[in-house]
Amino acid sequence: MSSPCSRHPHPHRLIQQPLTELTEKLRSKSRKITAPRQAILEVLRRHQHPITNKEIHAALGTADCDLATVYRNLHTLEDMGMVRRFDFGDGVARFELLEEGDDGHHHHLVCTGCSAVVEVEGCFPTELEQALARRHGFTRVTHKLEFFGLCPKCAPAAPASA
Amino acid sequence: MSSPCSRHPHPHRLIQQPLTELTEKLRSKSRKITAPRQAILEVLRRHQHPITNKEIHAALGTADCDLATVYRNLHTLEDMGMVRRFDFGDGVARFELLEEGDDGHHHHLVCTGCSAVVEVEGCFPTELEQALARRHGFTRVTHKLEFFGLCPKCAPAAPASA
DNA sequence: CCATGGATGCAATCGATTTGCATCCATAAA
DNA sequence: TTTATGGATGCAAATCGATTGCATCCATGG
Repeated sequence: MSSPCSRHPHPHRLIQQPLTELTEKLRSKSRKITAPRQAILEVLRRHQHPITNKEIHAALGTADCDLATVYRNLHTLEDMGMVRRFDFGDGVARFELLEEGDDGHHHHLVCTGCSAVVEVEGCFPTELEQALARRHGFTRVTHKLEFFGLCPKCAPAAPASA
Repeated sequence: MSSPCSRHPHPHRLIQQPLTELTEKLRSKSRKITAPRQAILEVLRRHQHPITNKEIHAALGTADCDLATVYRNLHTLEDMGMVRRFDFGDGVARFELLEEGDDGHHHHLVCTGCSAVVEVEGCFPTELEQALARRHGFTRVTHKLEFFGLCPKCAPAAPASA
């Protein structure tokens, strides 16, 4: 649940954007500022790692709303560029709130044991991506990259191939 | 449906393993050599890019079998290390038949327009993966990486940001 | 040829996500 | 402030990929 690493720079995930600033962004795109929407944004603001629709729904507490509303709002927020969708390969979408101006492109290191998540700094294959694009004549190339492994806590007692 | 690139080396995907060799592998692990299983292997052998369960099922032709059987067999083949599962992020699993001794770890460049697939040679982030593992104390680290973009055929008429 | 356990067909089920629809309400206009 | 209006929500049904229970079948070893 908590990140095994806490002393390396992960500027991404320190969302300190006040809620008002977020709702203002909604207003500017003529989206209504509803209770569910504010509550969802609050939940996203409090989480520094990607969370699922269900987790968001569960975290709403008092400001409960329908699960379908959570789904719909995350689509809206994604379309508005306020959150970014991540895919950890388990068939469940996860979202992170984006800082103003950040496109949110980054990667994660996920523990296959306890699901602990480490935000990974830097985007490695960018240059290679360019080369790849050029070689095959592709344009607008991006990539999805996530790392998986066992965190220290979940490391097996007798390390087989550590 | 066809790869936009055909003159660069993609040794991976030239499965010339005869069917008998494949079924032999089944036999060696005391799996029964059934008609559906052979037909599925034949389909996989004929495809050089990852295909979905549904696509495999559709390609069976005469040797038709239940879709559930396709799903079950791909799990079996995956467990046996004969196929590798890929995730293009669209919520549908895709599989590639593996060459003997190959763990199948590689990546793809997928056209978001027509779904054309290019097999990508080499595995870029391996070294960084090591560093990442070390830095965070993770063990047994792997990664999933896929590239997405627009192939030449699907390139927009007026390239906005080519 | 027989026995047996894996494999298959079929239908039901599941989990994530989407959608139709009636109602509601945030917001702009009067 | 009142109004009307279209977006937002709740609820339930529907989708979709994938899985599973169960009875039957058949590939394989003896």
